[in-house]
Amino acid sequence: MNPTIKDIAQRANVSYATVSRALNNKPFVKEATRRRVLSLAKELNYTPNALARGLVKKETRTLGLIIPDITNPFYPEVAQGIQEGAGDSGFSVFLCNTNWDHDQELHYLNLLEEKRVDGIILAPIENQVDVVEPHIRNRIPVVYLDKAPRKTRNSYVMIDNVRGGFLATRHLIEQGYDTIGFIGAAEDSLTIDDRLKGYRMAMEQNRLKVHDDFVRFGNYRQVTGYTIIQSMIGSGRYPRAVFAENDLIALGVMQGAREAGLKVPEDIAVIGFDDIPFASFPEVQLSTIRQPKHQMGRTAVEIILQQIKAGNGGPTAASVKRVLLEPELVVRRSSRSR
Amino acid sequence: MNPTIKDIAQRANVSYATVSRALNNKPFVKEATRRRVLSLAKELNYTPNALARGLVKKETRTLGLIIPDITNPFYPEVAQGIQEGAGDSGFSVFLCNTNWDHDQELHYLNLLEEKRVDGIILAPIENQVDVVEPHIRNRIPVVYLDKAPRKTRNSYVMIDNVRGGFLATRHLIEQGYDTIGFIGAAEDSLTIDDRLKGYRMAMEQNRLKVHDDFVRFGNYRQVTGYTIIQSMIGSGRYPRAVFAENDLIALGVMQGAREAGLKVPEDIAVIGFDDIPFASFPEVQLSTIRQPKHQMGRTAVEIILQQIKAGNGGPTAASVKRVLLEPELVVRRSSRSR
DNA sequence: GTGAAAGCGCTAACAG
DNA sequence: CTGTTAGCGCTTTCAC
Repeated sequence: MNPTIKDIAQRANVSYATVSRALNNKPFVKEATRRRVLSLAKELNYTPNALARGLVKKETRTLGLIIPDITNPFYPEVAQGIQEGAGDSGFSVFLCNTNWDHDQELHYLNLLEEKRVDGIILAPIENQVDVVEPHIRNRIPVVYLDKAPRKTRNSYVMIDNVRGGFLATRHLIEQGYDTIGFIGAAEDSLTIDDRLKGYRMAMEQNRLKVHDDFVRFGNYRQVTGYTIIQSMIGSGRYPRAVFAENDLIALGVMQGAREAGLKVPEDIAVIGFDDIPFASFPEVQLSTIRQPKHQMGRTAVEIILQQIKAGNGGPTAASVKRVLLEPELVVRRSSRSR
Repeated sequence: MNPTIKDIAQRANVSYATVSRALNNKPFVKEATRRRVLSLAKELNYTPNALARGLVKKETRTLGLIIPDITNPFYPEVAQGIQEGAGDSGFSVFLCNTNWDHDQELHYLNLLEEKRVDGIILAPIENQVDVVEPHIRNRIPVVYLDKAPRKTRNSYVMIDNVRGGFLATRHLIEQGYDTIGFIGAAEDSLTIDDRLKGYRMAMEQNRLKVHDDFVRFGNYRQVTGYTIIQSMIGSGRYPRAVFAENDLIALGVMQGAREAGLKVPEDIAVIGFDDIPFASFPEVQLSTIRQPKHQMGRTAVEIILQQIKAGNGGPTAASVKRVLLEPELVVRRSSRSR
């Protein structure tokens, strides 16, 4: 059995309240007593019980992080930023992976609540309509990451997706491409809506026509880009350039195009979104819109910690923070016309 | 404040023990009472307190997972397997990322102990000498993943690294290469020791000389392969083929070689280890030794759950399981001589 | 400085 | 079937 403060107290001939004080560096403990307790604790191999402590203090110094897909290279970098930021403030992080499954998302939301985490950082699966918020019972502060329900009352950090979509498309236009396609994940996605909006804005500004055939949707994985571009090419009509909603899809597009005998960027240009590590690999050289992933994570932590400190669980006018990070255009070979 | 079973009990006019029974689907509760309790619970938005429950039951149905680097594409896939396996048995997973920092590793080990997780799956940083085991106080079952201290008393799951190193090297030899280099991470690594052993075995069996200059070490990241190969090339003497200890390093080698004007595989062949998703990307086509990452994760969970069920915390002859998974040679363009 | 005692929210005997 | 009671290990008043 694990030793408890009572075991220490007994051996130290003090009450266990004193042991608690000594262990927690509280004032009003004689230095000698403190030392005795500390050495005894070490000797007995004492490890405090976070459950018991959490129960009485009503805080666990733990954050929950829910992400949809840990194998998408975008998230690990964000998660790293979060863990670092949390660690700096003595918080640890419960990482939950939903695998794009909405039930899983709900399940984890619930679980984190049961575990009484002090705050939740949620990178939600798509949801225009907010199915999540009713489940967050306003007891635990939540900050959305990467995307957020359209009119949420909670805090969020994400990239300016309209701007990102605009930058990507304008860049392709400036390179001289005039038929530009868009390939995204789920059609009802907030993120994609915005990126698409940016795309349309840029097209419109330059009086370019958006061909509905060239605006297509699938899921978040590489295979989406691969199949869609191949079907376009197979049909004989395909755009001269493609703006893919994320780098994984963009890589799929490159792969599909190349297998169909097209050259990138000579026959078809491609730009992605995220700037995952492999986009910069010399034989990939994928142009993209960079997201400050690490910073996104750290910002999310800052916000949530602030909200935790403010107490009062649910979002209040004072504590809610909405942060839009700036996207950055990164031009590589996949979209350079010369 | 969160409602508790007492709040429910009061409203339902039963004792709170009855509420507990009803909520936990224990027998001997009148169906009507149970229904009343359940509906009240929903109405009050009751969420059980896992801390309180854990405190009395002395189990948290939570696993801890410690990995060195979440941004290395190898780990997310393993982690996914673990989460799935755990989820199937109603366990959740605390994912901790040490960032190759030994102090972090110790810190998390401690933290997980404080949180009273039921078991720990540990993909340790390198350590010949076992600095970790003294910290695992034999109260919580541990299973090592990916690598394990040489003569640990605990369970582990990993790949047969000697075999993997052998397969990789033999393949290069069969392709006709005779000067073959090895680039690995930390020199005192168990994993690398074994892969290197396999490499030496294959070389020896074929009466090939191992040039010490061609056996070099760095860290686990891409940059290692990049710098080492460039320095070799710069010095004028470099091997005709390289066996890199992991895919990331191998990618660095490809990159470095290409930037130095060499063609892969025509001028220099490369094979990696792991089979991360990007190894199969058409413009990468990296040959490699595949690790069954998902299965590795699931196996680790199976073992740990078994050990948890067996109780008795520390490793016992009966519960300890050592599993060596089979590596698989995957030949792609980067190592094909014709 | 230190001890005694209450209580965090829940489970698990033990009675009835 | 249900209530009573005793903790789980810890923090936190309130006395002394």
